[in-house]
Amino acid sequence: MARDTRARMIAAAVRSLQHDGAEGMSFTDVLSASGAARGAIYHHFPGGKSQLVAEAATDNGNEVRAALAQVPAESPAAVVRGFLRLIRPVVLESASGGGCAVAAAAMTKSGPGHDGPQQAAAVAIGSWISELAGRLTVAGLAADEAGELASTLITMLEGAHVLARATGGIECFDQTAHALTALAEGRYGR
Amino acid sequence: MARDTRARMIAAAVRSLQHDGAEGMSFTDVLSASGAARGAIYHHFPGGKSQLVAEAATDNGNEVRAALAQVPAESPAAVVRGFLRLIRPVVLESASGGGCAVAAAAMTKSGPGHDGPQQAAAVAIGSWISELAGRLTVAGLAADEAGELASTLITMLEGAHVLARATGGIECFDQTAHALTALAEGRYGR
DNA sequence: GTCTATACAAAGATAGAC
DNA sequence: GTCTATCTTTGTATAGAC
Repeated sequence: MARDTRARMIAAAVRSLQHDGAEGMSFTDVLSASGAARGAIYHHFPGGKSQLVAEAATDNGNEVRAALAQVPAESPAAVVRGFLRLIRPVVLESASGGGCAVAAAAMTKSGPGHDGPQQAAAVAIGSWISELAGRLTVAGLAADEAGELASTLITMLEGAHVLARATGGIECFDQTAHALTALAEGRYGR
Repeated sequence: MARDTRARMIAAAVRSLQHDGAEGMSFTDVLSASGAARGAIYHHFPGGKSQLVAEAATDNGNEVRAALAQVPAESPAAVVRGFLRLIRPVVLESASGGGCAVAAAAMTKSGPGHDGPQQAAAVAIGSWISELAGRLTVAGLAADEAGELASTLITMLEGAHVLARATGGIECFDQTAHALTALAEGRYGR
């Protein structure tokens, strides 16, 4: 049950991170959600909260990256459309209290010995951009164009989370999605 | 000194919100940064932390809106370029520990009697989009096109804050800015 | 209106039995 | 490896003198 407990704690931390943010997440929440005992935290995560947040961000980051690897790559515009279709339900959850665990880790208070969360977030986001850029090159784009478009899409994803959370709706996402689809189709064809 | 103290507390709250997020912000920080006394918090903000966060978000939101009202509107593409030039230094601050106070308010834990911060954030963001859409209509765009482009720009602004904070750099912003400039110029001319 | 002092709760972090 | 119990710090919130 060792790895199970650890995995459940990380999963609970991801949910707590999405809903409450890094500073809003408490061990009390994580423990009651995962069913673990209080002392288990420091057994599995000697680095304390920083380590738990960092590992949760890494874990969630890998999950998202794996999903991104699946978007169809027949054309650059198809990658954009596939990406938007993939993330729409995720952004929708942000409209009702959800959020992005990696973004929450990025917003952590930084301090000496506590830079794990930011670094984990940086790695995760970098991996998303790489993955998406890779799909775009498969679709035929040159490396610099692929990088630029991939950065744009991930930037828009994170912004959409914020706006959805703030406004309680997903209208802004749909408008932005429409604009970016037009951008890709206009530049590279359908 | 009454309004001065209040104003200094709000200003300190904005900075604290940017740097530490809503849950990471503490009265201790705000008080020491503003030079106010402990009891002054509940004298000026009977609603406690929720009220302070909400007012800080509103205040910062109005400031940003006023800045947006100044972007030149000779053409839609000029609005986009002016917007990007305006926000670049702000995003740059996010790369080294800064952030968006309104976004921080939007990420607050929501609960009964504590929905002030989210509402303030929603109003602020809505006002930014309106203001920007207004500039775009002045520049000649139809209402629906202006709204879509304005939403896209604000979405990318908030996303850029997140990526800058996470990666510690502003490369992603510059790439996204380039892509959006191309979008506007391609659709509506220079 | 502003200050000092303090109550009360919740957080993170440890110790040690099992 | 897992649990219970507890320490210490920090945070929000209040009371009351000036």
